[in-house]
Amino acid sequence: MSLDRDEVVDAAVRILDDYGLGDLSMRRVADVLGVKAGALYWHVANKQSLLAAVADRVLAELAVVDVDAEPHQALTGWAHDLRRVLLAHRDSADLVATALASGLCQHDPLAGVAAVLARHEPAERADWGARALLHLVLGHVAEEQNVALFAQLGSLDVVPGGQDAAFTHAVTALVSGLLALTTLKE
Amino acid sequence: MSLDRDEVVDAAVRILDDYGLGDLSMRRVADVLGVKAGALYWHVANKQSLLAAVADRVLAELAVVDVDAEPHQALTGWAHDLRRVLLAHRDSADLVATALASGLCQHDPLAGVAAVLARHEPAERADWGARALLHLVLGHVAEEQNVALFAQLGSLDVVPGGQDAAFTHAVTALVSGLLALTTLKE
DNA sequence: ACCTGAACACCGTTCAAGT
DNA sequence: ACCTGAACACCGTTCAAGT
Repeated sequence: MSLDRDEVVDAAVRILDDYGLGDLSMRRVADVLGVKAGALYWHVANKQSLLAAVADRVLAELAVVDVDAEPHQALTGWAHDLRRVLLAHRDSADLVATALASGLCQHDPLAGVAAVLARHEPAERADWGARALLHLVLGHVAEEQNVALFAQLGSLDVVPGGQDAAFTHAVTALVSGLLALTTLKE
Repeated sequence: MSLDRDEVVDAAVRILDDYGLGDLSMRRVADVLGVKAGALYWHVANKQSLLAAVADRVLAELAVVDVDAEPHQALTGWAHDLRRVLLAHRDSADLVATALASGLCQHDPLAGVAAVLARHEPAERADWGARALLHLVLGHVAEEQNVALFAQLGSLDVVPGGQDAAFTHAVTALVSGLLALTTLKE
């Protein structure tokens, strides 16, 4: 039985979860699969697209957004859900951020929230708002995960965790501001 | 005349600006300085702390925040200034984000904005708000720079640039939301 | 079709030895 | 004090050759 693209991505996700992005090398993925590194390139174009596939796996865990829900609840709910999914996979915020920018991801995590905002303002502004929320969440979780990383490496003497209140405050502020600007415009 | 720590950082900044973070290796820095890679470790503990020093150079270009200015103007002004500084150095958003999390930076870019907010709410909430704004800016500029990176690598057919309106909208929304929440509390 | 072996051009870091 | 030479243990990627 030969290898499969999904198995390659599976192995990559496992390494990410267990050892972090720094240990996610092509050679390590190959080792886990009992194969030589060169073999991976039959199933995957390069490391960059493998990482995009990993990011897609993470984003696939997102709950679907109810477009007809109350906007404030829909937006804050999505932000919290995104943070939950990211915190479930080590170093995933940096990974997802670069993967999304690479244009190699299948998933578009913005679609749902942009649709919610688009019910109250022009599509372009809705997109801006959705991306702002995405950036805030990615930036926030990236800091959480990087602090955890450096704390584990011993180069930092800060106790990670306990960012729930800070995150909630940040998201509440941005969502309130976004919705306030829409009602002004419509 | 022997090497100097500042010269090492200078060379690193130059490589970052001209070739990007992917080409910023210890060996490359050494080459630019006409020295062998091992020599750098006399002036710098490791690559991580060199990157932190580079991040400090970038952050040093920030204008000082007028704590007594009108809050909305002070916060949005700082956000735009931070974006200006980041866009002046290739790939700097990712660099600064991880360097700040590493705890090896001298600079604390939050101090000014946190002080502004602290005039209207408790210190902890002011810190949350300042960090939210920092994360939004870092996330936004990171996307801009990563898209530019992948576009240059040919793996993306999107034209970079033209994000001023999106950024302004995002910052305005967050700052409005943050200040609205403070007045509710005080 | 799918994988190995082996190479190419790189990394960060250490450290004896030189001056 | 400051640097070289040389090594160690890695990288991503390619590609002839095997099956």
